[in-house]
Amino acid sequence: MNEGVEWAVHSCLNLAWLGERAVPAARLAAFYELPAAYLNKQLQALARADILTSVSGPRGGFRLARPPEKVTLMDVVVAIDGDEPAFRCTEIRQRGGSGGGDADAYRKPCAIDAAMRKAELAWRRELAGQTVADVMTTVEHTNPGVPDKVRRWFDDTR
Amino acid sequence: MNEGVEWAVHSCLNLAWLGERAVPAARLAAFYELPAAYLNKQLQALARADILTSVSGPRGGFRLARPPEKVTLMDVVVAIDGDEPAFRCTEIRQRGGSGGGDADAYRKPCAIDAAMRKAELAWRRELAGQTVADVMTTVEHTNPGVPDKVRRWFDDTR
DNA sequence: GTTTCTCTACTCGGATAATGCATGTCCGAGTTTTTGAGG
DNA sequence: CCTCAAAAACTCGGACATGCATTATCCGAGTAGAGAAAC
Repeated sequence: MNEGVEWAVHSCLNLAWLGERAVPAARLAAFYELPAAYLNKQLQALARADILTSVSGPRGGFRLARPPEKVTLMDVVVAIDGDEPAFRCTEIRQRGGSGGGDADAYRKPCAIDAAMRKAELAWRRELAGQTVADVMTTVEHTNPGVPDKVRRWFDDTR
Repeated sequence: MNEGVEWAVHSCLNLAWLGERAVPAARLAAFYELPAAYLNKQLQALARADILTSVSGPRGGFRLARPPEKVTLMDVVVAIDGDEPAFRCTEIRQRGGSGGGDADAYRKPCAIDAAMRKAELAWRRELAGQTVADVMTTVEHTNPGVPDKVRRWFDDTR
């Protein structure tokens, strides 16, 4: 999976803690010492997926497009990694020695593809059940000082 | 995900239908018109994982190391793609502005990593619950002629 | 006819190139703020 | 002091290089089997 997914989710959490104001990509990148231009690329993808809204010019940046309860981890993963399944069936059963005879026997879906899709659906369901707000709650429970720490850092280096 | 996974599972099904005898990689590749040397590489990985046993020399090839009820799709995927998780947490929360203060605050696992791991565990559980024998049964139900067709093709082009 | 030895042909196995995608970087379009002059 | 305009600085946005993993390939080590010769 794309490494940018990790950066994107972390950035979403930070943006949620910072509230309404827009934060530039360079600032978000500096917080984790990440390559700024590349993180910008990922945030652009989140904006295209309507997870963030982007504001140009001075005092611009990115902000959450909707409350964190409405942003699932599935949304973020799809925005960064794309919605294509990890296992892509290329229908090799139709090629070579087995492919000649029954043309309509392949109307039924490939059983291997079905099994893989079933597993991937379970993965997607699990990701769709976890929102950014849920992750925020977990962090606030295990590390209560983090939200204030984030706010203070982004205020001090304004 | 690695495309070789698809080839590997199909080959496992065919080997199961063909019974005990060893089948060369070149023959299995010809059945789907796949690059022979590359499929050989994948089958080697399956052999290293004790899913197949390899036999050298004339009348050699690959055969299933154990009955198909004992081979899960998870085994095959791990053998080809490796057992590393799709989402790899690089602990960026410890870098940059947030990393300075509490060294032991990071004893607790990263919440994002936990959420991703939970989804991936569901995926793995689903794959581990499906065996090669299950997929065979599905195919025999939707396409009853396939097993005989496979056996005939591999016998004719001996 | 049986046994044994040699030779051949076939298969896996790992080492070796080529390609595609993820990673990383850069500069231009657009917009807001600022700032300065003029009224 | 207020208004207005122009310029400047800052931000996103997409186009442009680079590195590495997947894809693909090849040749050598080893082995089973066929075949011929000797008994």
